[in-house]
Amino acid sequence: MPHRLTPAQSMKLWHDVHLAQVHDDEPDLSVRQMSVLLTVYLEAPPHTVRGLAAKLKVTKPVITRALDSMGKLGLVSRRRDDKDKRNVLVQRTVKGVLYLERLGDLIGQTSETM
Amino acid sequence: MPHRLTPAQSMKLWHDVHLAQVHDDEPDLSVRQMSVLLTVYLEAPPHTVRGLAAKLKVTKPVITRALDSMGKLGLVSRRRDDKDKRNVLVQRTVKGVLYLERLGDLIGQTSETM
DNA sequence: GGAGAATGATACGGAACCGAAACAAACCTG
DNA sequence: CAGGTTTGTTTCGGTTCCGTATCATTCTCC
Repeated sequence: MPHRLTPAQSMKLWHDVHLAQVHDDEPDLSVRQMSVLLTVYLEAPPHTVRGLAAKLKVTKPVITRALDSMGKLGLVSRRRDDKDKRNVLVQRTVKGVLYLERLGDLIGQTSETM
Repeated sequence: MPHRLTPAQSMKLWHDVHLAQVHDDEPDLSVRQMSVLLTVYLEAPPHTVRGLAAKLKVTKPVITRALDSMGKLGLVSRRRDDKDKRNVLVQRTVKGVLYLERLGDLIGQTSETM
């Protein structure tokens, strides 16, 4: 990064991108869902329910529910761990990759207009 | 802005700030609530329910509910328009200013770490 | 002043989410 | 192999949010 965003630039960026999210047709993700999704896609696997809950400092049902709803949207998928069948491994999907690519582009594009 | 954020930088910024939002104690705002809040604070008044609904392209009850919930949190307040008593003018609050100052600082600070 | 338009709030039924607790399945350990 | 631990899901009661439709108040304009 060349230099730190000013508070005014930061708020305008936040505003414009959130507004774009409201305007598009896809359902809005909650802050927690977005955190789960980005963690899964940006950090190194494997990702388990327990690990995500610890990372976000939330309870496990929060992660289960987030995976349910984002799974319905096709943004992530689940697979049992063959090594330890108690674990669930959260997997990336093509749709999830595309979703986040679009988001990254949108943020970058918005940052340019400031 | 010196130059456009890359998609990778954008997603990392989004991730880190969302994670910080999940971690702190204040209740998370929905995407729509955040959009209303930032619109009220960044754009020129007056702000009416109808105007905000048009801006966000959502129905009026969405705005009414967002103002209800953020009003409970003290982030905005409402006042009847004396000139046209059908209108409700959305007002900024000290708490709202502080909330967004903290958000702007957080985003700026996070942008520095990339 | 009365009819219709405009504005914001409310009612309604349905869906999603919350935290806490209980639960089922798989593992571990003595 | 039996008891306890770990992991993820489900259940529970309660809250919030959704979109549509309706309502109450205020204004406009003839």
